[in-house]
Amino acid sequence: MAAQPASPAPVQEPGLRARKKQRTRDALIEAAHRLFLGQGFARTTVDEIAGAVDVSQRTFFRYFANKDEVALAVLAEAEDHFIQQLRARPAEETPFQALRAAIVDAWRDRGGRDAGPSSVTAALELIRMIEETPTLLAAHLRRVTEQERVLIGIIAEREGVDPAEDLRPAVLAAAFGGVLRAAHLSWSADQEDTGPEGMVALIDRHFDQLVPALGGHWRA
Amino acid sequence: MAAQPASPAPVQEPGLRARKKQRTRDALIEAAHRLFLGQGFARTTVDEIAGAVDVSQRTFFRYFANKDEVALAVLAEAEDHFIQQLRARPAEETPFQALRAAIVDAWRDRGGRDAGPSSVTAALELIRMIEETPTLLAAHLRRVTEQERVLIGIIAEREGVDPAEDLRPAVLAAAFGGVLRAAHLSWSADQEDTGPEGMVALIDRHFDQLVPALGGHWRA
DNA sequence: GCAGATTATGTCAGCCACTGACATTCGGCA
DNA sequence: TGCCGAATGTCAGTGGCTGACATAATCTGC
Repeated sequence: MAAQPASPAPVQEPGLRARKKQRTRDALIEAAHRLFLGQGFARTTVDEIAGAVDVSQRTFFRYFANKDEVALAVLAEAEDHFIQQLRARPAEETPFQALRAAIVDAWRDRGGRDAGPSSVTAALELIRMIEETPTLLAAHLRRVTEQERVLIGIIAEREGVDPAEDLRPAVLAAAFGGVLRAAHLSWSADQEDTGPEGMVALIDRHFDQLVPALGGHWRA
Repeated sequence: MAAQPASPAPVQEPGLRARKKQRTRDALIEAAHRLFLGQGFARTTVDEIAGAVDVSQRTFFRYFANKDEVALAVLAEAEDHFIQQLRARPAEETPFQALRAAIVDAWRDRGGRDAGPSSVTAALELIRMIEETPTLLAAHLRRVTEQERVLIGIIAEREGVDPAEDLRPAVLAAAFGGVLRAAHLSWSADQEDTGPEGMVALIDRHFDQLVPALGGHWRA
């Protein structure tokens, strides 16, 4: 929002065009987010969003392929962040441990920012909205499965196996993704808003149950 | 398609109205399926489907909430069948064993029918189409997660636990769903068409890798 | 600074998925 | 046969999304 006092670019300044583009994109996301949360996803038209940022509808669609995408854009950042965390995990950890630690760290880390569309609270609001908006949920799930493909590659590389031969990376990624979503679901079904720490706790509790869930009988 | 010779209904005959409705529904599914596979999902309009069955577009939308739904209708039957199989599993099996056996049986069982939209081959073609059609994949994934909710209830009841307290049913259902989809994905990525037995084998191989994938390091 | 190549944006026309409202027709049933 | 309710058709309209073309804004080499 606030522009720095103009200073000659030292190296690699993005250039006016690029900066302007980024600003428009951010503004669209921000406006969309506000409108969606205020009046609901379905009751918000693309024209409204574009109008709020003072661009044409056509321009909106040059930034986002569809209405879903602008709603999920914030989560895309979060996913990138998770991927970064994962790559940073030490090699001594088992693949499962690394995934688990990376997702927890990713949530904790984002606690830093406190406002704007990319803050944790906004992300949490978003997750709740997604869970109760069928079309968004569908789009989100598709994105998640695409991320899982990336995950498979990272895990396979990390462990030095060939994902075309060895099914473990794919299976692990799938199970991981499933359990993670179960945690999201629990969180969004919960009445009270427990914030990021609540989410982290919930994620931990879910993963703790994975091995017990697969093994033997459960009856006391 | 072929109508039985008219005979006076003994008891509980569905009635002409109901039969007609069912026929229209089946015809719509069949026509949609044929058109989708022939010319692609996106390039088929609802008007075309409705036209092929000689009903109005409006009528189409009274049978199916949207274009996705008619494509996925066949899978819905398959899912119901899986649920039946699961309920029939003996109590001695662990929850995970029961799920695994139920899905394998469900696929085997459908081998009986050999043509029409609800045949196995049709279902397999459908899965491939879904995987390569983003909007269909999204809709499918949403359906699957809804099924997972049902699954949670069944497993919890079976094991006599409270799914609100005990996370194991939710976690198991999520992991199961994830791995199953990984198998679907493998199958649809595969070049050669191995038929239902190939799918069953693939599902087995994936589940076999679940416990190894979660445990320790993989490096030799 | 300036011309010319790029690139972002606006405008417009149009397709298609989907919906509400109302009229009509058809099957079920007394 | 005549009535009721369910199924269907028609029509008009909204909104997501796209292609084509024109215009305006940046960038680039000079």
